[in-house]
Amino acid sequence: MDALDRQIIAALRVNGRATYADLGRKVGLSASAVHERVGKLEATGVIVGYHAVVDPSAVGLGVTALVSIHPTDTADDDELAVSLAELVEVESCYRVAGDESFIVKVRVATVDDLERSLGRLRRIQGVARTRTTVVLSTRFEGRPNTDEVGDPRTGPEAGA
Amino acid sequence: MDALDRQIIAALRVNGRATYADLGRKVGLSASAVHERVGKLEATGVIVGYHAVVDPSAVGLGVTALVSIHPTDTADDDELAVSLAELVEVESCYRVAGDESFIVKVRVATVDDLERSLGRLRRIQGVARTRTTVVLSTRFEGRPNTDEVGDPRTGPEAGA
DNA sequence: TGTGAAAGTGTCAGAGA
DNA sequence: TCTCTGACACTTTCACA
Repeated sequence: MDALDRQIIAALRVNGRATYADLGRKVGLSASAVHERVGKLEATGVIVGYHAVVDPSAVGLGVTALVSIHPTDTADDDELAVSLAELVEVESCYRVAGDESFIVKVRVATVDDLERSLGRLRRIQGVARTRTTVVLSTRFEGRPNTDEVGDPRTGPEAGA
Repeated sequence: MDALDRQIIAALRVNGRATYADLGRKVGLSASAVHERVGKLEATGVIVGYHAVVDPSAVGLGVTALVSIHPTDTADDDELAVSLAELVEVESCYRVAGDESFIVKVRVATVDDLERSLGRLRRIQGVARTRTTVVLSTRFEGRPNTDEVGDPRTGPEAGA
C-alpha cells in the first residue's frame, strides 16, 4: 500500500466505475499496472466491493430509522447479530459500547412497514426492548472521507 | 421505472462495476438498451453514483462512532448541517426526530482523533451537547435491500 | 511495470418494431 | 417510445520481456 494505491482507492471511492485507463492517467501508470494493483487491493480485502448508490425513495424505501437494540441479560450477541441479518430491511448493523448492544439502520417503504419491522425486531430472541429514532432527512451518507488517502504531512489531495 | 429497470438497479447495487453487456445478459436486453436505461436512471437521480467500498481499517480509519447532536434552543438546523458537513470525519449525517437534532457517523483513525473530533463537534455554533456511542464492530453496513426490487406479489428475485 | 495483441466492451448513429 | 444492429474506438486482460 503506497501513495499510488491510496490515490487509486480515493478515485474509486469517488467513481467506482472509473476505467483502469482513466485511473492510470490520473496516477501516472499504465492501465495494466492499475489493473494489477486493483486486483491485489481486492484480493487483500482493502477494496471490499463496488456498489451503485440508489436514491432510496426512488426505489420505494422512503422511511429510514435508527434502532437501538437493548439485549436481555442472557442474550448472545453473535446469535442476535445473525437474527438481525436475516431481516432484509436492516441495512446496517453496529455492535456498540453502552446500554444497547446493537444499533441498526432500518429502511422501509412506509411507517406501517416500520411498525411491522419493529415488531419483528422485538420478537427476536435476546431483544429486551428497542428504542427507535426516525430519520427526517438524510443530509449526506457514506461520504468518502478523503482525509485518510492524503499524506498526513501534506493533507488530502483527492482531486489530484 | 419498470421491472427491467429494477433488475438492473439491483444488479448494480450488488456489483457496481458490472458491464452493460453483463447486465444485458442478466435481464435479457442488448448492451445498448441497458446503456440507455442506466443513463436515464442516472440522469433522473435514481442512481446517485458508484463507489468502491473500502475496508475502513485498511485505510487507517479503525474507529467509528455514532454521535447524537443536541442543539441549543436557538440553533438553526440547516446551518448546523452545513457545519457538520465541513468536518471530513463525519461520514453520514441524519436529521432525526427526537431530542437530538442530528445523528452523525464519525470515522477516525484513533480514539485520540475521536476525542479531537468530538471537541470540534461541540464547538460548532448551535451544538449544546453531544452523546457518543462507540462502535465496537460493524457486523454489516449499507447492505443492498433487494426487497424493493422484486414484484410485491412474488417477492425479491435478486439472483435472477 | 511496461509493451503489445487479441478479445471484449462502450458508445454512438440509424433503422425497425 | 423502446429496442436492436452494426461499426469503430476504447478498454480489459493476458503473455512476455
